[in-house]
Amino acid sequence: MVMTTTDVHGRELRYFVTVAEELHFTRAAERLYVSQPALSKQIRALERQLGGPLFVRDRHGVTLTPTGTALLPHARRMLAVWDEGRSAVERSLADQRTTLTIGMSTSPGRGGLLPAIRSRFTAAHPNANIRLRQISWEDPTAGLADASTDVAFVWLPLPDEHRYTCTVLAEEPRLLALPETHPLASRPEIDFARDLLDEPFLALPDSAGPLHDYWLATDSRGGVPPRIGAEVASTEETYEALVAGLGVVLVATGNAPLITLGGVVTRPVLGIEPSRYVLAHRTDDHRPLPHAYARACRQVAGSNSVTGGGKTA
Amino acid sequence: MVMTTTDVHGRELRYFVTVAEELHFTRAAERLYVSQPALSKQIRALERQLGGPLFVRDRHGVTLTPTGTALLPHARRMLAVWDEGRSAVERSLADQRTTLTIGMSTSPGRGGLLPAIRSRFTAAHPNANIRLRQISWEDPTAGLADASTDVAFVWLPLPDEHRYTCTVLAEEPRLLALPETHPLASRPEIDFARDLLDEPFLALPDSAGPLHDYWLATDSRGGVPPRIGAEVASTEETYEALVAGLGVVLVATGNAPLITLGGVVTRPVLGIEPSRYVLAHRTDDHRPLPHAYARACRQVAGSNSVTGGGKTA
DNA sequence: GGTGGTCATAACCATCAGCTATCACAACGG
DNA sequence: CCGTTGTGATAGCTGATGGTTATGACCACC
Repeated sequence: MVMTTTDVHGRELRYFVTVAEELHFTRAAERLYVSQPALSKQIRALERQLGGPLFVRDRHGVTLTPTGTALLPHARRMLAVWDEGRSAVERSLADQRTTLTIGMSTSPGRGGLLPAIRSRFTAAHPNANIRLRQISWEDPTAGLADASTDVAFVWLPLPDEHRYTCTVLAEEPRLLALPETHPLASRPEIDFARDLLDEPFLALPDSAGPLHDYWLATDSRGGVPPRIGAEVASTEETYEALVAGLGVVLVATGNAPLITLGGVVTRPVLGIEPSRYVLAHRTDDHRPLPHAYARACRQVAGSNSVTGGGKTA
Repeated sequence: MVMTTTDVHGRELRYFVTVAEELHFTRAAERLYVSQPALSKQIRALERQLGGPLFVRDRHGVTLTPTGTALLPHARRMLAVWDEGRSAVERSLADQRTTLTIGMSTSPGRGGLLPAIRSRFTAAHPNANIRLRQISWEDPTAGLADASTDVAFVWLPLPDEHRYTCTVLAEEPRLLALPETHPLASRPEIDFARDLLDEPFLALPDSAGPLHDYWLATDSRGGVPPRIGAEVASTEETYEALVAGLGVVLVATGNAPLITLGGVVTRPVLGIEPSRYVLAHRTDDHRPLPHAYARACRQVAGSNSVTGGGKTA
């Protein structure tokens, strides 16, 4: 069986429409900047593919057959749709050249961190636009993985970490957030291995990859599997789960203010690693805007006495 | 300067949409019945052409970039439009296989000629549909030239006569049609060269080709150019021009009843050739329906004692 | 630390779109 | 009546390209 291809090349339609407009192969060919034989061959190929003639070639000129007349508006529309598609892509690419999309897993906060970076960034790129996007914790890369963001404020560790270049903004101890009514709330500080192994925790979704285990401090549990009280994917969900008593959760020191609104308190925890908050961008992304933003970040981090250090991974 | 082609092949869009649906090159490739490298190459080519990536390839899968997301609906729509176009063509071709479109310059009339042909034709092709189309005299081939009709009742001579195969239905003397108030209306018969050389005539449009001169009987004028009283392109226009006194006109005997309605009379004319009314179809048209209709015509013409003869050119 | 799965790359082959040169044919003009 | 002009079609060639198989790099999972 002969597999007849049902596709069409845009070029064929363009040729067809031009011949239909000129009703003259030679003139159409020069309008199309191709030789007349090339045009003839293309039209014949299209006719062969469709199974019937589109034009009647006559001494006095060329005329459309009914079939050709039937096809013409569709061909025009198809070319128009393709033009729309191309300009949509063009707009999208232009947008990506001029605007920087910043993803964030949690609000950076930390007293003017974002404005400080922004002012340095806009000094280097005064015409660049900035777009901020809050990304669900389902995606630990905060949009970097699917290119929906250009740079992102995220927590280490990241999945596929070599794909991303990170600038550490803060290395902070992790605190325990818990309802103020919780028995442990009376302690001034808490020992992880002694007090928390049986405690139900709020956990990130599985899709968060290594972060899932990281915020459960699985490394510090000595093989004892954690109890999961609920799954949370945003700051708001975390707060609600805390006050509902579904579990306790580790938070970075810098994020504590976001969660200790009412009925929730935080306590220092002994025996777990501090957290590292970073600005990341894709390693294979060489566009100027993300790099400039990362550079601004390094400058701010280096001059920021509150954060642990300005080291760039 | 590099001339970057702005066209796209439908195949590329189909591939793109499939990958976007599967978010998996290998699965998409087998759905498309191509090898995975072929698919990868095509997508890369499309990305290169558009100037930016459409997908992010990741260990965990494939995701659309914002650009890809922007393109996707347009790609889908384009494929849909092409499907519409193809089915429009398909409908047109199917229509042409099952229905016979008959063009006519003037109503065939002549006492049941059309029904007689039709009954023989439908006997041979009971499922065929017949469509009658009145064609302006601008086109002396009554739609054969641009394939808008399959067979046509027309007058000889035709332009590009070798392109058409004709069956003579009637060879009739030409009469003069004129207003009953015209001085010549009192004559029982009229001599063309003696009485009509200075008379204004109704003429066919120039586009009618050889018919233009034929119905002015230019051959019988001995080089004297005809006077044109008006240009007419249909029976109705002719009648109106006659009663308006714009000129006189030659008509075939069989068409006289169409024109002698009120205030118009016909008279025999000496010294001009008779007219030949034929059923024509394109010589290069080998489809069964037109041939069957021509065959039916030959049978009717052969048994018709009124017409001159059933000869096939 | 294989093993299986992903997509990318390489090397090769067939097809095809483009070119130039030419043909077939009709119309026109001397 | 015969060359000239102008039409679209054809032939033969070349470079580009879409397809194949085989293989590579990389990661996840036993």
